[in-house]
Amino acid sequence: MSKWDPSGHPAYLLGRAARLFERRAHERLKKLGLSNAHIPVLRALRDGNAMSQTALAAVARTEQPTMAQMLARMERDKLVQRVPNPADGRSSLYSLTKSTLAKVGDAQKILEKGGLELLAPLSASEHAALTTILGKIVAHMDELD
Amino acid sequence: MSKWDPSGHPAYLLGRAARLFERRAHERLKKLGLSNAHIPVLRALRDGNAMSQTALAAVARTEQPTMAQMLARMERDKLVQRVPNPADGRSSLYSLTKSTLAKVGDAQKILEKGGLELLAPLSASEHAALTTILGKIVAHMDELD
DNA sequence: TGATTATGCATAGGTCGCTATGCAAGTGGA
DNA sequence: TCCACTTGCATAGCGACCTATGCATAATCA
Repeated sequence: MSKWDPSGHPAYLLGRAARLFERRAHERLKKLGLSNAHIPVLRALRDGNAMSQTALAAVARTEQPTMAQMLARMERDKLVQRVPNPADGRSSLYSLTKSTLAKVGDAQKILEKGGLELLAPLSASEHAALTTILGKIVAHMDELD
Repeated sequence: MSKWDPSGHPAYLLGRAARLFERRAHERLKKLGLSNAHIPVLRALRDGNAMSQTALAAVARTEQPTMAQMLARMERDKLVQRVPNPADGRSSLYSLTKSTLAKVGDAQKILEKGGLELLAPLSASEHAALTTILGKIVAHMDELD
């Protein structure tokens, strides 16, 4: 039983905490017509930049087809627009629509609120420890690839 | 920029660490014909127990339709079998097939290996801190619902 | 008993992640 | 120049998550 009870193990808690957190953010972003997955795109394009699909996939750390489909949905929903890349006939450059640009500030507030909520039960030293520890874990996992 | 650079924020690192970790486990479980999402079911049924869909959804902390579809796939792939619930004409009781029962040990080894990998870059005190902190976070998020 | 409510499950439809694959456009070397 | 290789994107198909909805069986209560 104890060997199979994962409820106290970091590997279990990590996934559970992440999912709980993401659900809350998702719920709030939905009211803006956005979702968690849009955030890396908003961040990359919030200054009016235009980027290719491949570049966006890289910053979002997803595979290209994942980004392709998401951009297609975002375009369908008028969150982004694309223009042909003048320097490369294969690619398009994506940018945020005006209405999306107008939402960026609200989205940021939602994320900040979520961040505060996440850290609310922690002391200052726990907050620092969490950052350090997760940083080490991410670095280690990246290294294993 | 710094305001929008999330790369050092726990909220970002949490999701990233979780995804990296799950990808590694997924990759290994795949070789057994299993996946991450199966694990709560394996755990619940590993002693030969039989449980209803609703009960399995509860232990896995997913919604009922999510569990319904996963059990359907697992049944299709002969990972589980179902029998009508003699005590309730609406429900079925699911149990692991023999071949799945035989995989449980290997699955556990994979999870243990993943758990060690996750903690590898941490000191003993960091390990303890992570458990404590994630526990607080999960408890807090649960409370917010 | 009969009507209402609650419960267990199935299904539809949507997002988002992945792998595998293929095409079209760009690039480099012979 | 032409062929091979690389790169950007599209598409197909699957898993796993969600909400909304509907149906059939239980359970409850007037």
